[in-house]
Amino acid sequence: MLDPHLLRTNLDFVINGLSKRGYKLDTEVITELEARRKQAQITTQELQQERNARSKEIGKVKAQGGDVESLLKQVGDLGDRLKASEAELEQVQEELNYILMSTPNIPHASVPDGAAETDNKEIRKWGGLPKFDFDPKDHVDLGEALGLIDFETATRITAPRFVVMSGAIARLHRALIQFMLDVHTQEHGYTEVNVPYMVNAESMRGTGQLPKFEEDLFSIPQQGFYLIPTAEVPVTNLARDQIIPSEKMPLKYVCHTPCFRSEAGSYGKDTRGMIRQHQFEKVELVQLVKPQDSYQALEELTGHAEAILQKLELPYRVVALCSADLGFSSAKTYDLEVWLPGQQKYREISSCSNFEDFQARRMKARWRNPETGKPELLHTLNGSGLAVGRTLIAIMENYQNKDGTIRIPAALKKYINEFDIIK
RNA sequence: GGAGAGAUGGCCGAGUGGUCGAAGGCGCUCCCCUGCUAAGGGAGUAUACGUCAAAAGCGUAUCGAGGGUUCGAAUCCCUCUCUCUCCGCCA
Repeated sequence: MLDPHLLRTNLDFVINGLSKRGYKLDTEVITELEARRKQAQITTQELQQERNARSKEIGKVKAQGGDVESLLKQVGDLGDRLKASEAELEQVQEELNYILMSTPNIPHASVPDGAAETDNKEIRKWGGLPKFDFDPKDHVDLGEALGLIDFETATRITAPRFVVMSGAIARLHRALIQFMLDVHTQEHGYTEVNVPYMVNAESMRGTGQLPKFEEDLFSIPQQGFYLIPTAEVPVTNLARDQIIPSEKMPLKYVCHTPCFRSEAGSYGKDTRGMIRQHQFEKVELVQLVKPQDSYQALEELTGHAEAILQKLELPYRVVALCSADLGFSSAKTYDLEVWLPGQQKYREISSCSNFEDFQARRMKARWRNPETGKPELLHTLNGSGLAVGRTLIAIMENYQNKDGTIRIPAALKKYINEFDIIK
């Protein structure tokens, strides 16, 4: 959520920032609502003040044994007027709040301007592309030939966009999770957490999935729960309504969870293979930091995700998302894209973002600033470290042999040691 | 699932309709006193919002949450959430 104060005092800045995303703020409606809010709030508070004063007076007179009849008469219709005024205020605030909760974050000054995905800016490249003396297959052909990846069965059990993995592939998938968690906890200083995979609506509002993106979520209406689309939701919400002592900052969490996405609006996109699934697994990095540290933290967090690709010796590039491609809550995002020989393309495998105080304001996540002694909004960041399924297919495609077998990256030997090769 | 008890400020804890944002204690901060790492005295010590260019000030709200009764609610009524104890059930 944007700072309501900023809207009141520096509307032009907000309009400008949002226009970089191609988002047009309805200033007329906001200005009108804001005027109504101000009037309603002043009126309400004045009426409340009067009520309080009169009631006190009645109390005093009664305590002295006086007659309060005439005083009671004077109060008259105060109650009704107050109720009406309170109702108006509540309604205006609800409308304003909905607009505010549905307005995206303002891009950071360092975000490249752009109108579409194609304006994203490549920051750096790592690793040489693998050379094959044969036509490299994609992970679907490889996995089905091995008999270890089965989309048809998953469709029979559930629906398209699900998968059944078995044997060595299922094991490689699990090994990747262990490997990533170990690297982030042992080398990058993250604390491993295990969290609920279903959350309530309040948590979804906190990180920004609600109220605007309900159609992207799987929900359990009976209990009012939602399946998490990413561990970002439960892990960031660990700080919801909390005041973190300054000496505990920064908080760095790593968390493995399944992720559930309805993929509404992506019909026909990536229908082949495991690229885009309704259910996939991810190891997520989340940081809660002091505001002054958040851009430094974004670089570090991105580096932590990159470290996994480097250890696995998978070629990738880092891309700064342009203003138009930025996610709703993000102020700045780096995507990590891994090379997939089966597609001859770089594909997203991690997305690392700084949300500044956008999420923190929604969820009242604060820290106590020792300089002021006051609770202040903290900054939240997260990034995939990494998407497990996409890492799996990157290994399959980059480490494939001519005969359809797959080598295991050296970094994984410790986790999957009886396999040097998948056949 | 059944029965009961409870939820007050950083912590403990008083307060059952009136001048209560809330006694008292602890903790913390500052000052004074004290020649010795003790004791004593004093002051201060929540959050959000509004008004204001801003600060001060003033105002409003907040005693688990929401609703109600009332001129007036921490206090009465209703609903919900959570915690604890006992019983049942189950992993």
